[in-house]
Amino acid sequence: MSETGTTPAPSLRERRRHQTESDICHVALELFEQHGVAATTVEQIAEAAGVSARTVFRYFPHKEDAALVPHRDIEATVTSRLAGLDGGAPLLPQLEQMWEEILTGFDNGTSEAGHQMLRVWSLICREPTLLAASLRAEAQRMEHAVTAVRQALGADADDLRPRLAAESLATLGRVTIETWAAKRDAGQEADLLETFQQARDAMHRLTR
Amino acid sequence: MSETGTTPAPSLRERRRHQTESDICHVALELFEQHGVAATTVEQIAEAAGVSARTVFRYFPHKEDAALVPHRDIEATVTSRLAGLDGGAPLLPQLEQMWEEILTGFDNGTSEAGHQMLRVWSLICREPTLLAASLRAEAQRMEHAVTAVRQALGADADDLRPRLAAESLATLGRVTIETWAAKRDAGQEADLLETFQQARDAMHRLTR
DNA sequence: GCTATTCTGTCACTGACTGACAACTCGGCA
DNA sequence: TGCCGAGTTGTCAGTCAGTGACAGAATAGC
Repeated sequence: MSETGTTPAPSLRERRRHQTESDICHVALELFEQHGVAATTVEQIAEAAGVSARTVFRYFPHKEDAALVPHRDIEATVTSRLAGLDGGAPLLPQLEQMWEEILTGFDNGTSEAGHQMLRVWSLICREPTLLAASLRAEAQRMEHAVTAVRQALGADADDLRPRLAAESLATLGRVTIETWAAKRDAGQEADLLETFQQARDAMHRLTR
Repeated sequence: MSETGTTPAPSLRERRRHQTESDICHVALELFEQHGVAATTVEQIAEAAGVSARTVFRYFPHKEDAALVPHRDIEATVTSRLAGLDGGAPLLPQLEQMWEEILTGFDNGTSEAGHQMLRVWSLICREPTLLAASLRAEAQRMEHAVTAVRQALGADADDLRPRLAAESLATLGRVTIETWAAKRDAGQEADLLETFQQARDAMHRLTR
């Protein structure tokens, strides 16, 4: 995570901050699941998290964002991976490999991160406002991703490949997780990695 | 446009409704361009359009949607085209062809529809809230598109291809128009069809 | 003409989100 | 240890998007 490799001993402030954010995220997701996004007020989230409503908005620009922390955490992983892309090798396989590793970390919903992601996406499938919020957040992060891919490729600003690659892969990941979450939510069997491979192969088959 | 070929004589009510919607859309775009989306209130849009604020919300669920009518109009075209897909032939070329025809209709920003689209996208490039709104609207329409493609293909609900195809093509179109609008906005030369072909070829090159 | 339907404006209301300010807490330094 | 600058928080007042209810006006069909 850090550039030096050694974590530089988080200060008390940083720990408090992280704890508060985690608290808000946790209660927000809980309340959204119980009562729906629209029926949950920021006031309720704040009270449950033991902070003021103003503080919630200091951590998250929109109330929906409070439930989307797992998405933001993926972003950190993606960013670090993108920096290590090999500009000489084919791009797509590398990005697909990146996704496969990220999804492997979810352990089909068993790991902590995977379980969170499953909860959030089950919610997104039922709540259009959450889907909208996640797309908005994704669009913001996309700029960073495109820049990273462009640099790795040594491409100029006119080259459309970095953007198309980043957007396509984001779509692939989104469709994968969404499909997986929807099936699991409906009580069906679904393996995350398998779903990803199906999606990836379907994408390949389309372009031939 | 119509299924029968003869337009079924719009009633006075329909004409009024269409006129009101058009008025709101027009003044909203104008005001957004002049003062920005955030600085434009629904009250101002309503006053400029000669209606009440309540009426604006009756036509558009969110104020940003008032500027996105061109997007919704594309939807109508896309829907009718999707119904005519040939399930036996390769899917992607047909969808690419569809886009090419739609973009041809824009006449590189010269036609009325093309000019409107250019204005809206220039705005979207500058206004993150508008981008968010357009993505939200696109996500809603996506469901219809996926269903249409699935039926044309005769695929079942488990087949990921309809969704991936629809999403990929939407991305392709979005990147194309966005790139084109951004360049034109920056005073550079840019041909819409040429941009599309570049994007399409870049996409093909990625997947090899 | 009359009536049912649709459209609109007005009003009252909730709740997301923002800016300003004061109080408090933490980190570093003498 | 005490002090100071920076970061964090709560409170308060305010703007404005968006919604539901209701009454009145306009239109469609007869």
